[in-house]
Amino acid sequence: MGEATIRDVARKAQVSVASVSRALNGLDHVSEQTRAKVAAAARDLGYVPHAGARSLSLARTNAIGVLLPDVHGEFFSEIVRGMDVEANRRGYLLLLANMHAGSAQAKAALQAMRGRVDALVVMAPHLDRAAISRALPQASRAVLINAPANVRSHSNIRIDNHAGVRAVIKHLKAIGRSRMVYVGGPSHNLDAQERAAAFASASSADERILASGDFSVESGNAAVRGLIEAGERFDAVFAANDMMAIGAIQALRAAGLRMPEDVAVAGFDDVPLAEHLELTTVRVRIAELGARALSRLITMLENGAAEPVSELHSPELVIRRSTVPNA
Amino acid sequence: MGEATIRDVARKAQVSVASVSRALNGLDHVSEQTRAKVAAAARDLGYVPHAGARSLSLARTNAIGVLLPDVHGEFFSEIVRGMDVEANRRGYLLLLANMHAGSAQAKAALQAMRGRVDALVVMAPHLDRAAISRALPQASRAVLINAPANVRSHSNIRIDNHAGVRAVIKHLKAIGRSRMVYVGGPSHNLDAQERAAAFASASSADERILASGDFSVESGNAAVRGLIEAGERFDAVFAANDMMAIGAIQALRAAGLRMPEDVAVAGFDDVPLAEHLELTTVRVRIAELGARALSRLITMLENGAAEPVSELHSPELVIRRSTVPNA
DNA sequence: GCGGGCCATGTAACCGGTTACGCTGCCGGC
DNA sequence: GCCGGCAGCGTAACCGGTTACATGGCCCGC
Repeated sequence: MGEATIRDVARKAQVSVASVSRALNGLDHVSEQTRAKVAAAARDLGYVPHAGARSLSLARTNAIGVLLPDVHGEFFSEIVRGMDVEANRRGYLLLLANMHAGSAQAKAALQAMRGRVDALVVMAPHLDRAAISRALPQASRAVLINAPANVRSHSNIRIDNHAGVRAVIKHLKAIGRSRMVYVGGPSHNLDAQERAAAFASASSADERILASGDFSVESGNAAVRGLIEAGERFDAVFAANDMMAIGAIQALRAAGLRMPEDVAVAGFDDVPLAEHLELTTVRVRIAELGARALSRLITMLENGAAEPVSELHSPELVIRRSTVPNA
Repeated sequence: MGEATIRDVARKAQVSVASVSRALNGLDHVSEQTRAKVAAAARDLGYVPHAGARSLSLARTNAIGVLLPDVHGEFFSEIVRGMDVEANRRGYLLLLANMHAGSAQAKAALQAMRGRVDALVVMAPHLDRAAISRALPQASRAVLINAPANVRSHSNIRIDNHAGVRAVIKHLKAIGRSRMVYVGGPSHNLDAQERAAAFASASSADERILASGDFSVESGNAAVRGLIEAGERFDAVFAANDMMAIGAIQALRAAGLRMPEDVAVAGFDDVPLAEHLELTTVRVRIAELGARALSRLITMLENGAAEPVSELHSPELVIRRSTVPNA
């Protein structure tokens, strides 16, 4: 025995389905008496409108689809949290799908969303421009997050990695550091690529030492330990993310080097732990990025189409004791 | 101009909608010729089936609703990730909703899910038994996570906090510790309550010192610093979560105490950082908890109803150097 | 040669809502 | 007293799929 439908309510209240619909949705042209009868019948039957059917006839779902790659941990969680908050605030639900594998799965996920969502937020660092414009619906129904900068077909909200890196380098130079180690992230990661490129273009060959890791604490530790053991001299370490910076700090401490006096350390992301470790870093408000993407999308939906816009989120430099003693 | 519908495809392929449906769903009783015509027409029109309409007529959505409280960070993300992986594996989508405020919002979220999902995963530590059985659909369509143990109306998947705490205490005693500090979590948190109760029942008054924090690093640091300054003697610290354990370690280090020789430290949760800090802790596989909940739900859906089951997830003690020097 | 059965296909009802449109009855203005 | 307008309500079409049932053609066995 299934749940009650609007026709059951209509029968019980002795009115037509149209009146039930009007009454429950608070529309005009319904007498107070009818309204009351309907409300009573609905309550008695425990009637809950069938959102699926409603969407079908309204051609509107009040849901936003979110397509994410297989990101682990912090980033994934924060971005979803930000979207969730904003969705909740504006009365939308989030339909989540991950695409672990290649574009075949992405396509399947996209298809599964058809008719269940009003629009999409897609985070697809590994899809190229052609794939994106082929698979996605019109521009007004989708927003990309951290897609390659050259995508122009859809709105694209990105982190300004260049600005963040430049800010760190400027800060390190301002405090008199002249020989910086840069610990890069995994080369397949778009943010890692952008940060590395920014570092390369904002520093000169004689003031930098390049190392690389995979965004893990251990890889940061290993990279810096290796340089110390190799006898390299440097007065600053800039890791492409906070986790590697934490590893770097461990390595410095193990080698008996003082921070920041001997070596200043900076990271990128401002994970919650960075504050407790007093790590200078670049604050990327990931949740805000997600909230922003969703907000933009909903606004586009409600105000009708608009030109696709590429929006850069400028991160903020947070100076702490890992670079400035009395910060 | 909207997207193509099944009737458009039928018209273009010069067959009936029934044949299109059968062909695209790979059913029998369709000639190869028709199948090909339909496939061609669908491709030409860029036809994507309308999942919403499909669900309506099938009375099946292939989606699972997830209702979460306003949890921040790690826990939220891990549990969603675990569910997502499992959902993906079994061909389901996840519909996410948060209930920030009270039960009014929870009710609204539940209603919004009607007709869009086949079943629900509800994490509702603050809802009591009555509220749960009133608001939720039949038992076979919902699984709870970390609901109070006395809820019997629905399946309930919980972390076995008691077992985890007992394992830690047993371990600490086995390595000869006889005076333990317990740093409890915030009293409104269900896990904190259970862990505190377990600690109280598994230790005796003369071997424990109670302190409390709020699950943050800083609160763990403050609690232990306070005890040291007050001149308390102890040879072990057991924090109700890893974050506070990290704070405790900072405080011990600042006081010049050796770990584990002078004071052994243990936490709870096994956050990623615990491994790098070599912290003995209780591993709670949160993602696995989410995956398990989803898996159970889908199995119930597909095999028809079953008795509601309360499942306890036994966490695992992970011994590291914060308690055993050569671990 | 004829009837039964099966296969391919089409028609139309149905899922559970919304809503255009038509009808009735009442009111007020002339 | 008549008519236009509007409030209240109901009927039925529609959203875009699936599918029960009907139909017609063909093959086969007798």
